[in-house]
Amino acid sequence: MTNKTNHSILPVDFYEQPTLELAKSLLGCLLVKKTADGTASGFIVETEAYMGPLDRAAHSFGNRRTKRTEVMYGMSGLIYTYVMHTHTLVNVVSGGIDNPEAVLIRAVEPYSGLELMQERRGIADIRKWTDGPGKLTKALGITMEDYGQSFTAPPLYLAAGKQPEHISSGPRIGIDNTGEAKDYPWRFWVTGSPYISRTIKKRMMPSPSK
DNA sequence: CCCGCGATTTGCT
DNA sequence: GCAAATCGCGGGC
Repeated sequence: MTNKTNHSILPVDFYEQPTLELAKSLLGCLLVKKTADGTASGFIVETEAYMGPLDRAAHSFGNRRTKRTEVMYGMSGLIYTYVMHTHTLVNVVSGGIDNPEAVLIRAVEPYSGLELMQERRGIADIRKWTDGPGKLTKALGITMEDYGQSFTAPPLYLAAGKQPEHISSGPRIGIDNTGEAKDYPWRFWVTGSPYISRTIKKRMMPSPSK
């Protein structure tokens, strides 16, 4: 019953660092969601940075301002949820007021509320519960109702976790634009974690004879 | 294990 | 009407 570890909620100034730094700092932090069914949480093991108006892959590219992207123009530390096909994705607003940057949470390592997560996911393999941005929101119970709230207070909040031993970086996933930023290493993950969304793809493979 | 395809919500052209 | 910051399934190797 007692929770031995101190997982205190991260203060608002935690979010007031450059977005690329924040994307790395978020690794190891504990993402917690409280619902009527119970509480579930996991340590963040993979993130991606979206660098605002100049980033072709960002929803806020060119300062596009719509009902959906509005929260990105607000203060750092707000929750930006977004629906992709049948899945909800969750981001941490960054960059400060009127600087619409964000960090996508791509994968977490299940920590508490394991039974609840398994029930929500419906599969046995714990490695597949939260190893993708759409999967972790389902496992934790994150929905569009969290849009515009703050990560500094329940029901959805971030708390201090554990320090990753080593961080890796690489190109973002699922981005197929021709912008100059497409190859920038703006994806970050905990090196060696079995819970990241995709294993590192070898890119130096000799092309098959053709 | 790796690849390709369809599902389905949202907002913009 | 179309494309998208994805997922799960089925088939081939």
